[in-house]
Amino acid sequence: MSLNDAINTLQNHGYKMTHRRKAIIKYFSTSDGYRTAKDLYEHMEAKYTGISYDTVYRNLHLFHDLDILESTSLNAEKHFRINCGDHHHHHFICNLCGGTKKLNICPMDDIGTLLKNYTIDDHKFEVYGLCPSCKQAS
Amino acid sequence: MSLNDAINTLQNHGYKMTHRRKAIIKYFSTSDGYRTAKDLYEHMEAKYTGISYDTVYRNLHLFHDLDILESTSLNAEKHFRINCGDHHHHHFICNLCGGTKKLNICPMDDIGTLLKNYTIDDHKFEVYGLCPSCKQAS
DNA sequence: TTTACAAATCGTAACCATTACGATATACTA
DNA sequence: TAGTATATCGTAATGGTTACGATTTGTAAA
Repeated sequence: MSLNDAINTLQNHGYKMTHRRKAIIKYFSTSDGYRTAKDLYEHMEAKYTGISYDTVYRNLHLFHDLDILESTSLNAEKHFRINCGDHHHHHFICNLCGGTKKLNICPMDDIGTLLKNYTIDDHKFEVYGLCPSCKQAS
Repeated sequence: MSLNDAINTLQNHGYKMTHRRKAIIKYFSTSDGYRTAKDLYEHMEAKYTGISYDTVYRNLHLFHDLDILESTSLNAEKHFRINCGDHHHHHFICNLCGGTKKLNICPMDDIGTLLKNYTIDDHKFEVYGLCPSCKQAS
């Protein structure tokens, strides 16, 4: 999802476009990887001294609800990335830099009747390790 | 993993077998599902009034390190279950009761050369929803 | 442009899961 | 049964997250 798509989504839902919101979306839309609330806070703090955690978390939740961001839970901490938008896929996630790589396979294609009497709400497939550049650096 | 397997594992590694440890292992080995530290604490508190969080968390970590328990991170909270032990597989996890069902498919079988220059450390495939009994109850 | 007001942010405190540590109790070994 | 290393308790601290009254800001109407 691009910066403009995200801005449109916000405005179409009647939310105000603030400087902080634009900066948050910019932060995620220009980086292909998962970031924590703390990562975002520190990035924002540089430009908006004294920014409140309330602002950071409220907007992370809002953007997640609007599908501008997607999230995953790693080591009991939430991580966020810009929503890829295009058709369903999963990710490799680098343990060091949070960078991602798209994986165009989905195990649900093969789930068949394994969960016949179950209600399926969601699923997660993630591969963890080191991306080529972190691998080389370490 | 059975209660006895877990006790042997502990003793083979030189750890003491305490009443609390036995009760913790029993709690997990007799329930097929994911439980939080709080779930365990409340279960233990009934029998061992005033049990310390230190005891709960220290043993959860120890058991995890010894592969007696496996863990997953859901909604930024760690959940634990007894290690299944038999050959590699994944789980359906019920959003209400934490119960699990084994899924004998693994997307890594199809990963091919998708991550050629990457180091792969770990992966996760989980399906979430309602198990048949929670589905009926709700 | 200015005004008016709903919405967003700040400053800060509280909450919850988790970790940590000195003092005490317990399991195991000899 | 005694000695010692280890486990537990009691409690405080930490880190991520949530919450809220007071203030500021974006937007739309005048």
